[in-house]
Amino acid sequence: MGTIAGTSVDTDVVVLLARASGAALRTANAALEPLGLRARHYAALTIAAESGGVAQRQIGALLGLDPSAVVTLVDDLEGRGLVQRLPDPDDRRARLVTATADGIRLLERAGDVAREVRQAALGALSPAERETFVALLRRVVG
Amino acid sequence: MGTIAGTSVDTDVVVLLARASGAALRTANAALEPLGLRARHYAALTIAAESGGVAQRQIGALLGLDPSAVVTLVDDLEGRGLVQRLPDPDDRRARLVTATADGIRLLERAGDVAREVRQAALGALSPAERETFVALLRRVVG
DNA sequence: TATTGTTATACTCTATAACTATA
DNA sequence: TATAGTTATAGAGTATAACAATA
Repeated sequence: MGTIAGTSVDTDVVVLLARASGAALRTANAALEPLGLRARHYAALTIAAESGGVAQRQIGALLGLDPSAVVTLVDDLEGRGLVQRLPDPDDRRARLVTATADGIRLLERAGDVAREVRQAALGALSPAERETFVALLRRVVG
Repeated sequence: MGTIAGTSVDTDVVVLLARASGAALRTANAALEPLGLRARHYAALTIAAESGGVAQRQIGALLGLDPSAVVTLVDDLEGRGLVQRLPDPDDRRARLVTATADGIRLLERAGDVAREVRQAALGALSPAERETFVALLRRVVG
C-alpha cells in the first residue's frame, strides 16, 4: 500500500487519480468561467457540435454521466441557446441534441482556452510523455 | 479538441481523468464498504498509521482535501475509535492524528481489498504499463 | 501577521427511484 | 419487457468565510 519516507507518501492510485481529476477540473472550470461554461458543458457542447446530433444517452456514456445529470446539463445549454433538442426520426423516444449557430460560435472562442487547460493539466510532462499518458489513460477508462 | 469517428470520441484529458477517477472511487468505495470505510477514510488511516502521527494540515495536503474536509474525515475516524487526536508538543495549535490499535487492525484486514482495488483500477494495463502510468500520474499531480 | 483547527453554510455532484412515452 | 428521457430527492463532496488559539 505504500510507506512514508520523509514527507512524501507512496500514495494510492485512487488518491492520485482523484487529485489529478480535481485539479484538472478546477483549472478547466476557472478558465472557462469567463465564457459562462463549465468543463462539463464544454465537453457536451463539443460532442453535440462534432456529431451533428446525439442522443442524450450517448452524451452520458461518453462523459460518464448519469442520464438524469445529462438532462440538467442539456437544459442549461438549451436555456442559453447553445443547443437544441430535435426529434429523432428513427426513434421517437430519443431527442437529438444539436449545437446551434451560437453554440458553434462559442466553441470556436473556447478553443484557445481548452488548449491552455490541456497544457496546464499535463504541464509537468514532455510532449512524448503526454501522448503516452493519454493513451494509457484512455485504456484505463476503457 | 477532437473529432468524432463512429461512436468513439477523442475525448478531452479533463474528461478522461474525471471518468477514471470516478470509476476508481466507486470501485474502491464499494470494495471497502463491508469494512465500513470509504476510500478517503482508508487513505487517511493509512497515512496516520504509517507516519505515527500527522498534523491534519498534512493529511489535507497529501490527499488534496480542504482543511475543513479533513476535520469531518478525522471526526469520522475518531468516532469509530480508529484514530486519536493527540497534542503536538512542538506546536500547540496542531493535533497529531495517530492510528489506534483498532485502526491498525482494520488496516491489516483492508490490505487485500486495497490490492484488488488497485488491480481493478488499472486492470486494462500490463504490469509494465501500470508502472509507467503511475509514475507519469504522480508527476502530473506534482 | 500568519497559521492550525474548527464551525457554519452554500453549492455542486452523484445516485436512485418512479414515472411517461415509446420500442 | 426494455429503453430514452424526465422529475424529485437524498446523499456525498467541495469551497468559502469567519473565528479562537497559537506561532
